[in-house]
Amino acid sequence: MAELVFSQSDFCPDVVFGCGQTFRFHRDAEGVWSGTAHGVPVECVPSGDDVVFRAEGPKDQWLRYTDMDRNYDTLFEDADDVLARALQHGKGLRVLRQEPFETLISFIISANNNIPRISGIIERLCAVCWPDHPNPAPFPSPEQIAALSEVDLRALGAGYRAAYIRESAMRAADTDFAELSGLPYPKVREALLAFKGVGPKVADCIALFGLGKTEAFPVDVWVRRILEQLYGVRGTAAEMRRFAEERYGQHAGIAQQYLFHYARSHLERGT
DNA sequence: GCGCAGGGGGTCG
DNA sequence: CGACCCCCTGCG
Repeated sequence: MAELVFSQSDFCPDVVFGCGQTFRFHRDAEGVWSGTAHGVPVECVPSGDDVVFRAEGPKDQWLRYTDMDRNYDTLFEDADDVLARALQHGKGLRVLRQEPFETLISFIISANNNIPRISGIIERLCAVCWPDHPNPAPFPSPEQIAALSEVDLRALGAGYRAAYIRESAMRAADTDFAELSGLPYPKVREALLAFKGVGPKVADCIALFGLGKTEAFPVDVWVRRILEQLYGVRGTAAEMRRFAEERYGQHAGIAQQYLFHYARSHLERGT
């Protein structure tokens, strides 16, 4: 059993698990977070200023998963005022290095959807693929999901995404994600866009959260609000990505998570 | 209290 | 550009 102790100023579970990068973690009344990753249960227990992260498996794997093997202090040393505020507000945020296939399916489900419903669909998806498995069931393999029919998937509440999930699972069964993650970001993005149900925004989420491409900058409604309201940047998603690339560089995606988290707690809707 | 628009971390045709 | 599953919220 690996047991890692982090300072909450480096890894704050409420922020890490609550900021929407993953949909499989739940918080109990005491503030304990639990979920799964790499096929095993994960538990995160706050204790004072620290947090204890527990899961079966090698320590290195979990240092990588939590992104605690990256130094965040030196990522944005020349941050502008907006980002500096977001960094301060999101202290303890980390961009998890999640598994590619889980990220692919999860973010296909996330499109035009809301978080409670996304979590529910994923939870039921895991449950049907792992009958008799004690909770929390691991995320299914591509083959397990491809074995489900579109009707099965609709019954989970996936709606019109059922066909996308099925087709993408079949394609994923023939995809070497380890090899893919070795390619440069533009190639990765292009490859991801070939999956059904994966458009520009979802492709960038998968590249960032699942394939370690920290320069990927997902432009969603919240990031759009930030760029419009706080930077005065208007235009297409592509123009906003270009702005982010110039402004934040190769870790634009990590900046995006801080901005996203900041936006959701500070900005008004409807612009 | 119920019932019905409105909208949600977009994508496809 | 408009439709799209489904759930949840807000108002009347």
